[in-house]
Amino acid sequence: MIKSGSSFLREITRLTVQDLGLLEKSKVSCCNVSLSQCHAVVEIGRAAEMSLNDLAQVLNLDKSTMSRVVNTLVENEYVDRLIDQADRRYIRISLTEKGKHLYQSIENNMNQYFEDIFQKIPEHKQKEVTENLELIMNILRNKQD
Amino acid sequence: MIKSGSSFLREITRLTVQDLGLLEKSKVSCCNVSLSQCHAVVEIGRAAEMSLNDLAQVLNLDKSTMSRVVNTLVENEYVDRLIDQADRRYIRISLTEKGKHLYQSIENNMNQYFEDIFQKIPEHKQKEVTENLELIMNILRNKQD
DNA sequence: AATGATTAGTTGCAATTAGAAACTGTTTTG
DNA sequence: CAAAACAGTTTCTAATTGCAACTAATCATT
Repeated sequence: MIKSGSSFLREITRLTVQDLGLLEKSKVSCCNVSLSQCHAVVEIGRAAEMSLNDLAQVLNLDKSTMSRVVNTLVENEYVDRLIDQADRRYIRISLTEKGKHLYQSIENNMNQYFEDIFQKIPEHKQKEVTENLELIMNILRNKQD
Repeated sequence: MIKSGSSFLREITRLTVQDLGLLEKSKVSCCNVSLSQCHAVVEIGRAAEMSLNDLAQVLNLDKSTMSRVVNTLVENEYVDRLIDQADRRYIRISLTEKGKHLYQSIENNMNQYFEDIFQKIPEHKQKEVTENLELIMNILRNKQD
């Protein structure tokens, strides 16, 4: 296998996904939420407020599945579901206080994970690495248009 | 939010995971294999041969679930399952020719995805980015001891 | 303004997928 | 040689999922 930058990028993704899978599973088991629910909470938290379709799209789930996941989250008081008064076909999904706490706790775990990695980069290289990572991030963002 | 290198790394992982989820779903639908089966094929292909427990561990699945996934893959002739003659409690899971083809096709998709990203990095920066990515990859690998 | 098409979300249904626990067969240990 | 440990399978049951049919709201066209 050619050891190119792209293969390193792939391996980085592979390893992080695997690590985060474990991390998420521990979160899931300690908070009595399923993995889908956990992902949903993160996405809602990031967007502050979103519709069901938005959520289904980012999570790659069928809208019926999404509807039920949200339903469970409402029942467990992690999210609020309100009808959009401007267009009453839509629902506005947002986190409750309880949901925000869960979100913050997940965020803290995630940030800690990535911060730990970053801190292992020799200090004199951190600036350069940051610039390069930003470059890659922007390429990825531009892909999604 | 502080725009540090760690947050870029996190965002890169986020975006790639999302893209690859879509990529995998298309693969899954065209090859009549489930997502778990798809992941299993990739891991078996990477390791060439592994036990059920090994596989369950990398994929974060229960061994009973893993057993069934492997079973389906054997039925669909993607993998061979042989009893290890040195210790007959173990099974040796490996790809059939058909499985290798599927694996190669998944690999090609993945490599293409990452290669496309990498090619968008200005040529004069590619060497530097590669070095930095390798650094991060090694940090991640050392985490898993 | 009426009605037909579109859109957002929910629900019924069937199939898949999951884990826990009990079980089988093998190897290791004392 | 018995018992503990281990790898994998099977049984049972619960959760998760997607598709299709449905409801309700809005938009578009006349």
